[in-house]
Amino acid sequence: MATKCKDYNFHEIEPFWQSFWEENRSFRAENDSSKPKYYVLDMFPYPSGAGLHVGHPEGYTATDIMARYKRAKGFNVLHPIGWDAFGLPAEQHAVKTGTHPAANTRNNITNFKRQIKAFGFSYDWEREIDTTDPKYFRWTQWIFLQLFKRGLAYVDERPVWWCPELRTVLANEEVVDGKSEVGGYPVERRNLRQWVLRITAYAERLLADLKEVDWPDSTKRMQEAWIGRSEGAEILFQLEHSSAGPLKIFTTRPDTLFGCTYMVLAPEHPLVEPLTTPAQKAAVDDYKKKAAGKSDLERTDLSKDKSGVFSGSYAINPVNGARVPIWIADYVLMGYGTGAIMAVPAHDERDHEFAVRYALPVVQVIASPKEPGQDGATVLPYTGDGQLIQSGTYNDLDWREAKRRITADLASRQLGRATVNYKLRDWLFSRQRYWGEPFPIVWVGEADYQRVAAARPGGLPTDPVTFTSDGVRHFALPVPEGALPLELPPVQSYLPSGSGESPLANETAWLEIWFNHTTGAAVPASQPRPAGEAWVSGRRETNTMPQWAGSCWYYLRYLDPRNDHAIASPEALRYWGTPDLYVGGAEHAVLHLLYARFWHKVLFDLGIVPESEPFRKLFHQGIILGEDGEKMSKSRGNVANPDTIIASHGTDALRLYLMFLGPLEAMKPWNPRGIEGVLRFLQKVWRECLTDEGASNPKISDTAAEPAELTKLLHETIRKVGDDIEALRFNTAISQMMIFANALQKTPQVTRATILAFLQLLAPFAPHIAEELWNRLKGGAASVMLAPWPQFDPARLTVTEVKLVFQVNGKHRGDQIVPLGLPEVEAVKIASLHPKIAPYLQGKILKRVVYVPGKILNLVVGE
RNA sequence: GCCCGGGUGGCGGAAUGGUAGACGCUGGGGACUUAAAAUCCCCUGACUGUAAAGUCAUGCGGGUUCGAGUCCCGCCCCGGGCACCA
Repeated sequence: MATKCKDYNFHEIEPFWQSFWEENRSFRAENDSSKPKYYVLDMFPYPSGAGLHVGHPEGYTATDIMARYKRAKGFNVLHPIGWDAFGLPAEQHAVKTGTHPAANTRNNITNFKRQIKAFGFSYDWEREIDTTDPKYFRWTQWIFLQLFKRGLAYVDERPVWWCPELRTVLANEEVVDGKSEVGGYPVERRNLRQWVLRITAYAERLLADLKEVDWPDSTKRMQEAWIGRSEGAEILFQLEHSSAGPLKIFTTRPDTLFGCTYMVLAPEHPLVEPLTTPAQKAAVDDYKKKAAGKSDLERTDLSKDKSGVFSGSYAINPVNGARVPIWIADYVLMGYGTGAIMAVPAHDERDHEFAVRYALPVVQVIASPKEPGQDGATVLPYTGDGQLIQSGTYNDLDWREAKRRITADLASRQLGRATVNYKLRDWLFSRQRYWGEPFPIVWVGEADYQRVAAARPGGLPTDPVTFTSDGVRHFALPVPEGALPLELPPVQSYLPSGSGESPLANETAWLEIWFNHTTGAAVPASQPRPAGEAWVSGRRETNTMPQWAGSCWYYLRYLDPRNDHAIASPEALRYWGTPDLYVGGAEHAVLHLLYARFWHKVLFDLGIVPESEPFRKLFHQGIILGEDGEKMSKSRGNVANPDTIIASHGTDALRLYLMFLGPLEAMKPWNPRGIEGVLRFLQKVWRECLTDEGASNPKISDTAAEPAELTKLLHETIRKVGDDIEALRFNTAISQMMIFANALQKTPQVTRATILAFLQLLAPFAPHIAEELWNRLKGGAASVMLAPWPQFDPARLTVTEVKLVFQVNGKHRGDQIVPLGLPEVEAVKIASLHPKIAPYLQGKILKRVVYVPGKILNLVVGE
């Protein structure tokens, strides 16, 4: 039941045990188990054509150690893997080669799977999932329909990022510095009809519930910043002449209302036109045109000067009746708040910069309690706290109090109210691409929609989702859940149309249909309308979903991956709950992790999942850099390939080294020579267990006279390795095992029990060699994984003697082994007689003694 | 600009406010060997010293403390995130 090799031949051992595990289905998670569950999850990979580099298995090794450790601790462990396989690269490849992206995806998955399997990770391969499998995306579409029915999905024509090169729109989050995150192509603004998910409806809960999760602080802070909650007030300013109605602005500083010296509208604000006076019209039109022509990169580039133009109109300050000029400037964004602000140049840096440029008045209304300039005046702009001045009846109030009072007073006059604003925008959810989940939506006319609505109460959103084009209003009708999945039709070309529609728009027979709204059946519109009430004329949605869709809920599908009736059975959802540990890169801090939380909360509200947060404990593995300390990339030629390393050093050595490099969360450079050290460690363990002939090392026996120090070290090692695994400190766990192996080597006799316990500790890290040695030393017994995790005996860890460090005036001057619990008087006596200490005390007065029993004795002396 | 994280030997890194540098790599010396590889032993932060030992040393400058890599204040550098959100 093991290999026959005499030396440590990982080429033989590793495949042997990998087949053994596969044949014995060793890593199968049981859905009906009486054991406690432990669910440990990796962020599933996008199977790219480039294959794995050593960065990928870093996190996977960490979770694998945890999974194997928890199994040994008696847990029923769910440790799954799958493929996030929709996405742009496969489609780009399809456009280039004309082959179906599914074919390319399949090849990439095969390659990834081969590479991942070579690591011997303890995945339950029977639960493998693939987001592009219709049996999987059926449920992605199903969840979308739940969002749709709840009014959380809608269609809107809005300015979106359009990437001409990729021929698609991108989400805000996919645009970095004016370029596409994928490929780095330039992007521009276009108005297009888009599906949008109402994530803002969950903004408050997404923010508040961050308090409940055990995540890295930096990630929580990033999500907080992304959601960007700010409290303030909406205030109505009457207009001097225009009947265009009051001007509504948002501010977080209602306390500075008396310092408002001008207003600003975003160039896209609907009141810009009515408020522009004839005299200013030419200048305003010119400015609007310029602003619209600017790329967002130019508009958001802080280094540029602020610009704007006067509208010619005035507003009235609701607190003092002051006449305030209304300007138009692109430093105010239409997408946030009301798209209009009151400008308080004395207390806002941006307003101040603008006021200086256009010579607008600056009125200070907050007195700074400190930091006056050289002439005693406050340096403006001043954005700190203080008391109100030049503010009528509000003078001398603390700004916080003034905020409340002014807001309340305006509210009582119907001129304002306290509000909360978020930076978070609704989630742009459609892509003009082929390789994604099709939307299960058919667009129909108003009359047909009304008929269906009457026939299917409850199956549609309260407010119909519509859009209008060429004066015709189109209504979104969902494909019945029973008709899912809606699969991708074969297409002639994978190239997007370039007009803002996906390649699906060219597939007339699929697109223009007679649609049976009760069964979901469809026949091409070119054919006669089938008989029956349920058939309506429709056009399918041509957009597809973004790659994020499939990864928003995959952790739930693993619980019950072959279920044809639900995303997972209620029993599985209840038993497994959510992952106990989720490990993945920090680059997903806002996107995937925010989207998935949103979907999860919707599913929670629907009563489908029992917990309100998907990932209670999250950990980011760091990045492994190339030898040169730079990010690994093909172009730099500094990519370390796992296949090569496994061939030369074996998987166990690679796994061990990946964990030994440094703290899991740290960014660390790959040093190809460092792996020699861990390989030597494994070879040493091998030699301590077996002779050159492959027989049990004669120093091992059941009745060996094992030194007490080694037994003690074993128990220390059991404790440290266990503690370190729990805390994901794998590097120090490995150090401790090395210390043990070094001691073992110096020990002439050792008990079989000690060796076996050590092999168990090693097993989660280097499972193949551990299995091999365990089997040989136990005489062909079952897998090491079936043995319960060793326990340390606290009694073995107690000591009777300790090394006491002597210090004189805080400096280390010597040490001595002393009995535990030595009284202070005795300690001082021993120290003063100590040959290294005595000279320092010569002729000095002992002024103070600091004694930490068992640790340190510090003698403070003076003249 | 704002918000995080980090700066420890030649290198990766270890250190509940209590012996800084565990463990590993690299380098040097030795043992074994006909020889080499492998293995084992010793040394490997800097400076002074024959040695014993001592001084300095955790990015820089201060501080708290009997005692600071660790806590506090002010800087410098590196990495990440956000970036006109009123």
